[in-house]
Amino acid sequence: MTSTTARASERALADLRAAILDGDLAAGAHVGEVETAERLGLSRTPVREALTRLAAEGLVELEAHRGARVTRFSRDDLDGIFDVRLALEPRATARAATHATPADLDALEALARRMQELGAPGPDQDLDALVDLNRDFHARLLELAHAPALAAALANVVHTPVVTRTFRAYDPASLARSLAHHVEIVAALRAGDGDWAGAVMRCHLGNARAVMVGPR
Amino acid sequence: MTSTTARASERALADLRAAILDGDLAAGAHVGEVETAERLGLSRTPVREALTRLAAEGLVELEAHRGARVTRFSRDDLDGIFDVRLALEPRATARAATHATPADLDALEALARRMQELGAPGPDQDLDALVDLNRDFHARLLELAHAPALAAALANVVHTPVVTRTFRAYDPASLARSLAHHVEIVAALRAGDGDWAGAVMRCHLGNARAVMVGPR
DNA sequence: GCACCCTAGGTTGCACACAACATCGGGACG
DNA sequence: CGTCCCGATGTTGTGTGCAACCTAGGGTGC
Repeated sequence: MTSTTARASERALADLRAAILDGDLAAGAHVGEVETAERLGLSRTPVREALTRLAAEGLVELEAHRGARVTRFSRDDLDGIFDVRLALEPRATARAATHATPADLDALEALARRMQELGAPGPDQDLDALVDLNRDFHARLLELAHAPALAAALANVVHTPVVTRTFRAYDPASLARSLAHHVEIVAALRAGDGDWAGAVMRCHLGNARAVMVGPR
Repeated sequence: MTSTTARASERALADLRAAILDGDLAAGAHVGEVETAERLGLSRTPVREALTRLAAEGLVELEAHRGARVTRFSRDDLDGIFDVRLALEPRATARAATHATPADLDALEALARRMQELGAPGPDQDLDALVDLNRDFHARLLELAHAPALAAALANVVHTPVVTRTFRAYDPASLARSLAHHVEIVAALRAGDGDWAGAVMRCHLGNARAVMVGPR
């Protein structure tokens, strides 16, 4: 009993999403239904359903009778995504100050500190591991905001791992700043200061935008 | 040739969305696949696809083996939705100031004035007609922002007609304010003043929130 | 009288088959 | 030599059948 979710469409969805987010499916790549179905040992039906949902998320684009392609993000798209993040994530972060329990904060701090370790220059540096931890950090923060509509708005636009697919683009100074921001956010939350926490998040995103999309 | 989109799933999607938004399908109502398929003269397959997409939009909720239900919005949900709108729509409105052409503004102004006519107390008052016009006004404004990511974030959360399903909830003073806001937004855009336009949008949403969800 | 089980009905989930459409190649014509 | 037409091929779109699952109702044992 390998606790399979049993639902075939869920598996197809998870698999395709992971493949896109991990970069196994390059941007612009064609995603065939039969090909995917055979790879997963399913029929086309659940694969179709998964593709439909991914299209709604914006990860793939569907063209009639021409199939699905992994969405290609232009520089302007990235910039627009950061606009949305800047409008919503600081607000969510501020709200988290009201709802986070000490246990939540401990978990966040553990994540933030672990990321600092992994990001520190040296033999133990592991920039690839940062991607998942970063995703986790932001996801937890968003959850702590207790604002489902806000989370939904973000989720459907900002596919963090597509945006932050790698930390290799960061120069050492920017990377250090970014990881320090995480720690500072936790500190602000511990102080119960939503404004502070939100401000740090704005810095965090500004820093990231500069790295990812370049000067404005 | 009645320019039917030919695509069955598109028809199912459009029909179901309209049914939900117009209130023909009440919140919480069960949407059966066979029932819908028979009503539209289609098979279950395109209906399934339509339901999947509606679920991604948040208009219906899918439970495994239990089918689809029209999403029910709680007071807190509504409040959260207004939070998102307040974070994004003023920004979009401000951006519209940069991109709108005189022709765009003329079209917007025509809409705004028509809404004032239809909303004015008297025998010609038609509150129901306002719903579609209002949807159109906000949609055009959003389009003028030239910010696809922002529009996507909003679209997937704020189903205007679900939120603003009716203008009957407005008291006369609030209604007059709301309709005046539309006109003022156009004026601000004509002046090329994005900050002003954004501020009016904030007022507009604040007014709407007070009416729709009550005092904070 | 109450709790539990078990069967029957109806719904969704998936697989498969066929039809419609888009693309790409060769061949004929100008 | 270039252009247009047309068929071959592979893809997606839709219809249908069956299996899995959830839910409700009656019956049985306590």
